[in-house]
Amino acid sequence: MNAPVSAPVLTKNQSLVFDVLNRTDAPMSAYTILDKLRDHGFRAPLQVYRALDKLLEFGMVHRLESLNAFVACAHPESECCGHGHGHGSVAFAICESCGHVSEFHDHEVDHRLSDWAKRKGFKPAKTTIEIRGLCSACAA
Amino acid sequence: MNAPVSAPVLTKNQSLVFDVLNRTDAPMSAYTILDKLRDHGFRAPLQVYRALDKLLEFGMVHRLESLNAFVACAHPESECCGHGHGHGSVAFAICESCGHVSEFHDHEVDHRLSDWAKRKGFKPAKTTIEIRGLCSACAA
DNA sequence: CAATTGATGTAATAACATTACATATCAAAA
DNA sequence: TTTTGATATGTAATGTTATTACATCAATTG
Repeated sequence: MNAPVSAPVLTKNQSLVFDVLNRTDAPMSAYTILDKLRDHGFRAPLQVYRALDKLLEFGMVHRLESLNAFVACAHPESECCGHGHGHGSVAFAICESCGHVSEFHDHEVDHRLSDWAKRKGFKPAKTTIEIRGLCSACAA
Repeated sequence: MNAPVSAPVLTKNQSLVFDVLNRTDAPMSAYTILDKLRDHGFRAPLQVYRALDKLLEFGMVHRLESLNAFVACAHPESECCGHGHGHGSVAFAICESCGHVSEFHDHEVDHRLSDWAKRKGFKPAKTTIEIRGLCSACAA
């Protein structure tokens, strides 16, 4: 194991964006975040996107590709798998009714996908796994 | 086995859009398709999006969420698994260098994901699995 | 023939994201 | 301490992706 990747120091804008995401359970678009931060001086999308880029890089935030939206990482500390470095990818279950997102990890899924990649000589950089549907509450 | 889902009859616009996608290996954005079809009378994005909606519904085309782009389905006939009905989901490996997309299926991955869903009472509607990275040719 | 349904055409607008350029902040090197 | 370099920030403009709204057309069917 290398450097334990202690929590990075966030800049003002990064903190503001992260706090907004961290205070809600549902994913948020960059423009929604922007609107939430107008009172704090945000005027342009780029301020949000720049902060998000860093937070993604730090592994503190995930992008949901099928939604063009962002969520705070749900396993903030601890947890087994190195996340944010391309291996140990994360899966999401997204409720299309209430918007709730569950983040989970399945080692076997990872294994099968990286196995396929190895056989094909494909070098994975980032893996997206998103299940859209209805959460148990909304399905009832 | 139920009705063998014979190839649906496509309208003029649907055929045009499908042909464009089917003639190339790399994914294409809706606007790129639009440009390719200007000569055939296409003038507005909606003409493309409407055709794509149907083709997606027919399972003849896939949307790559991480790219906001579309590809023709790579296992056009035959193949074991019913595709396009939510189960038997498909995975994609997308080369970020050459744009090539490989479509594949892993039964075990499906199983693990639907298993997780079952345990959580989550009702999956559509599953997205996309690996971005470098294909064997580009990695060399 | 209405009436319904599905496909189409067109314009306008909404939603998401980036480029380009100017300025500011701060820590390390000279 | 001043310079330098790297990172962060502010702002405007633009580019890209997707949808809404409304009108028309064609085929089917009651």
